[in-house]
Amino acid sequence: MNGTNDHATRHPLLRRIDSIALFELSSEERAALETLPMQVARIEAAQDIVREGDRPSRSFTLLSGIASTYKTTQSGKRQVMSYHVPGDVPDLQSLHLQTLDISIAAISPCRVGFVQHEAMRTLFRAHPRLGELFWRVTLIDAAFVREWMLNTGRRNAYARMAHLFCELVTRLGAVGLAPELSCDWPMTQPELADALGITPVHVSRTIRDLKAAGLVSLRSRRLTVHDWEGLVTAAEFDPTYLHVRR
Amino acid sequence: MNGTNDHATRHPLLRRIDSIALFELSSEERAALETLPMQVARIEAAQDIVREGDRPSRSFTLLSGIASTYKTTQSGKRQVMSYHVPGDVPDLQSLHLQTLDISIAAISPCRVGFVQHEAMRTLFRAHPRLGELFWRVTLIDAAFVREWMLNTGRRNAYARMAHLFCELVTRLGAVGLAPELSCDWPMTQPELADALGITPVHVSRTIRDLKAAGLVSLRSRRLTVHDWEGLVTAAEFDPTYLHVRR
DNA sequence: CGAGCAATTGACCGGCGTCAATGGGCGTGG
DNA sequence: CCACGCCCATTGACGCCGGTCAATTGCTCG
Repeated sequence: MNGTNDHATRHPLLRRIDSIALFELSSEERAALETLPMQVARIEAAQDIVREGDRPSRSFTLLSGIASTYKTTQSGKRQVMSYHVPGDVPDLQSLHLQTLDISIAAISPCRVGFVQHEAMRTLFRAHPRLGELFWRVTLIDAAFVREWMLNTGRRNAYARMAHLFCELVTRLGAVGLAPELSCDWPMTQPELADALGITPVHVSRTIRDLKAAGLVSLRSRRLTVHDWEGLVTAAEFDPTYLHVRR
Repeated sequence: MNGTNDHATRHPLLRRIDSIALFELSSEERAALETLPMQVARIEAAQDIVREGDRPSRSFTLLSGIASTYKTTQSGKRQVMSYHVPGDVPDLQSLHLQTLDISIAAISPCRVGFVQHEAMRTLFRAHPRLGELFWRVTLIDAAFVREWMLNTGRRNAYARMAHLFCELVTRLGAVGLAPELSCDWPMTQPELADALGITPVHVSRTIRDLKAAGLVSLRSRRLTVHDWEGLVTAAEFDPTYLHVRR
């Protein structure tokens, strides 16, 4: 859609928007987006960026690093709903839901760009198509969660793990962060356990099995897929729900 | 907000909108909503209303009955994502996502009201606050799924079942369909199994246990809660995520 | 009244949880 | 630069929640 694929130099908010837009943005729309005031911050690994119960007056886009959305039960059990890659706007929902029902944590050290809700509302009133586009972003994020739920409800640990690998390699690939089917993998096994709805012990066993099957390798925080077709088959992975244009 | 509580006589689309709006709708906005052209249809029990892969040019609101959103794996396993009560707009997402990633089925016989996407887009351009309100609806629906995912990922069958009872009694109560903590319950046990991520056999065992604990009774398609506090405790139920005003 | 599915219950099984012990990587501080 | 501590990772033994299989009963509806 935009001639080059220079994810690094493009404006952060355009990374994802460009990849999901169904029409060509006008130069006015593009300019309006690019001049949104954005406050950049760094978040250390394992720190919460926002917390359940917060009432934010701004949302953020992830500039670099990997983050996770999670909820906890009253008894302290934790479930990761989805992971976020650069370009995502993980708490965009707070634009229209005052109280956050989820927490978002930095998995690796992250850079984030905060944008005031008021600025976004003003932008969307002036450019309705942009508002619809960001609405679309929240709908796609919701589709990720639904697919993830099908995963945890109806597939075993082996297929779930394979599916998570497929999804993240695809999404990181879409923003240029998984060349050669290989990417940084900052999640620890206890964190993966919270995403998959199993225990850390069983995560270890499952990864052992995926390695033994020759599908992936995972060492020193780096994931490499050796057999993409095999992984896709094990996961029953169908990327349609990601709404990524090829 | 609107003096009376007459769910039956109010315009269908206002049922839910009124219950989640954070501001008083102007009479112009109300009138514009009420004159949206709506095509009413009846759907038999166990029929799909829309299917995964469809590219609808309209969305629908549920006028009466109970429906479910579900997805299936390639190997045919089925996972229910959420149930819908009268007033909901279950496939509103199709307004901005062309291809449906989910199917929606009528559990009991349903009446539904179809509204063309073009009519909604026109309405939202003329009344931006209404557009934001419907955006809010999709965000709340997404929050239901997230809570449901915490459920399937991190609670056992007993707590999951209790949580589903709590959620639906609360949501049906909000539209006047669960007086005295009692409501129609058209879902069969095989259907509940697909919602809870367990087998029909285990649904039967779990309901037996909930009855034995004196929390509910469930006979001839009717649910009655006998011990609300006990059910809430068993489920760790916190209705905040429902965004229903008290 | 019969067909077909829902519901129930028992017997048995297996995937994943729990508990525990060991080794490894990394940051901090002496 | 090494020692220590802490958490991640791995593996084995064993237990339990929920799955599987099968038989029986009960509804509901043509």
